[in-house]
Amino acid sequence: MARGRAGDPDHAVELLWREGGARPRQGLSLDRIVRAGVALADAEGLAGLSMRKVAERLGFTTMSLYRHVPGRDQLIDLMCDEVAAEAGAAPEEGDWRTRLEACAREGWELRRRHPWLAEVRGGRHIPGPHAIARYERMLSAVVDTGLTPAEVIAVVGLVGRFLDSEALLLVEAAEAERRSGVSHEEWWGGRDALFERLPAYPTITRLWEEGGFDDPEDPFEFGLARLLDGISLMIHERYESRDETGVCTVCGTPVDQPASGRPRAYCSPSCRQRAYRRRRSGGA
Amino acid sequence: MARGRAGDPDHAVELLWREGGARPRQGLSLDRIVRAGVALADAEGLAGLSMRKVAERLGFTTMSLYRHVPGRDQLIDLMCDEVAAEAGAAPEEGDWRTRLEACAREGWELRRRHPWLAEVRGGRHIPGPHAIARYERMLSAVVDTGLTPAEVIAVVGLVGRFLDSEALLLVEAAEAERRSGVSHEEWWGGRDALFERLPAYPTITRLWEEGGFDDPEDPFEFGLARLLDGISLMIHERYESRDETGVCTVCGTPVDQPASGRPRAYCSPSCRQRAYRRRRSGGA
DNA sequence: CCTGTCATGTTTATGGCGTACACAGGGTGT
DNA sequence: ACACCCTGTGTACGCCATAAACATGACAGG
Repeated sequence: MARGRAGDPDHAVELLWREGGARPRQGLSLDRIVRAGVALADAEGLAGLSMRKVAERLGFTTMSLYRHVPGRDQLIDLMCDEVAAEAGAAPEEGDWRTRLEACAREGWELRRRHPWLAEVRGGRHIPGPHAIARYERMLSAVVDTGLTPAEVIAVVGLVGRFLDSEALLLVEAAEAERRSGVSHEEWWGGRDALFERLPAYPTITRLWEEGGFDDPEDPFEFGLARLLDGISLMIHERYESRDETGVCTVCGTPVDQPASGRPRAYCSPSCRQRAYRRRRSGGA
Repeated sequence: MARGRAGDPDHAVELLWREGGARPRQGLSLDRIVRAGVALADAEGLAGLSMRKVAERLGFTTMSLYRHVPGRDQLIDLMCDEVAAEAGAAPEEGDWRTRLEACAREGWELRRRHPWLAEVRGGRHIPGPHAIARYERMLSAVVDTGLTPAEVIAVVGLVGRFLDSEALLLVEAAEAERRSGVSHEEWWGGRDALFERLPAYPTITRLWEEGGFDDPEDPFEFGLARLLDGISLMIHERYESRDETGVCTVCGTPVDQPASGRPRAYCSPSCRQRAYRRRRSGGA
């Protein structure tokens, strides 16, 4: 059935987008294999996912799997879509930021439940119907913001990769703990040989002494806020450059435009002054 | 020399931070191995980096390497620091955004030259002196912006992971091309079986028809701009919130604000002077 | 000069991995 | 009754990291 198709991506598409016409045979089946794979990867990480162990878990020989799945990579694709189905539907209403943030949190929750998701690498993973549905939801959140189509796609890609990036951070720490039995903090705390060299670096030392490493920001929450802020700024800039009746960049209220003369960018002199100071103090 | 030390992180620290006292023997040496490793990974990616191939490239047996390097992981650590040395020194002056952006572009350039850098995973890689120097430079770029120490660290971490994330995107595409001989576009273009299913998704279809997928935004430039904007906003919010009843950045005591005029940033002339000197002395 | 020590490189072996290939048995269509 | 195919099995190959024992040559001390 799947034999000899290892290098055939179109067959992989068929499997991913297969109709639900599953045969409830009692032997092996694609779904049983995929589920076993998910369970294994949940427990041991993606590196611990081997065809041998999946087969063992099901009580079959290794090679029997290849009757149903072309190979390990395709199994991973199938697993990804399997768990993508778990994601609850994010709300379809509200402003773009609420919706995009909801999608991000949904994706974060998914990666918390299945940490191996973030470990999946390789640029040629074919998306299944559930993954595409998630993508569609994210795109639809920002599609009506006045951004160009390419920008919409870039925004969603950026947020998606941010999720993977931050999730990977946690997975790697957890995986190292699992393998070594030593906790993250404990292990780094024991690296005195390294810390001895650090006083030569003034900023690191200063931040260390000020306790910056003691209670760090939550990387996900922190990054998500910065990212959404950055996107928000772009959307507002688009909005401003687009038409006369804009919104004050400083306070967000609409700006009344004069009948003639240079268009106003700020709603009031105090906002103008504030924006000036902002520019002045070195930044955007 | 390195034998039996595979599980000893402190020994890895010694290797990374070794003094330059290299013996110019004619046989194997740590530096030759590291350089061969870099060359191999440059050519074949991190997955193509095997102890066998490194040894072969040098004309020795596989196990001979273990006399100098504890194991593959530590070799990778050493390689990372080796190439981190290539990074040119970013400017130590200018506003935070210019400096942080320069660091980011420097890191991007590094990953362009050595794509495998982005593939290095695992939370317990010990930084060498060059990597730490880069970290120090990034931290010093944003340390005097009024952010809390934890925020400064979070900002630098966020930008660093962004770099890896975007670099990985390119590496994976390149790696897939190298292995299959089929270009990214060609391969995805051939996935008609997938595209047939997409018309069911309205937003994807709309963006497709509007050409959003035809000439995409540069993910690095796009993401970097959003990220810096987001960080910028936070920095300005900090500055503004300080207007009402702020806190002196230097000594931490509350600042009495004048009824009118430019808001004060420091509680006293002496603190202002101290901050000035601090800025002056190169970010530290 | 002999000899013990140490740094260095080699050989062999273990256990893991993905998967190609030839084969076996049982159910189904003709 | 027969052929065929679907499914599962057994064996085997080539790759990987690395542990352990062994060989060699330089060099220091007696």
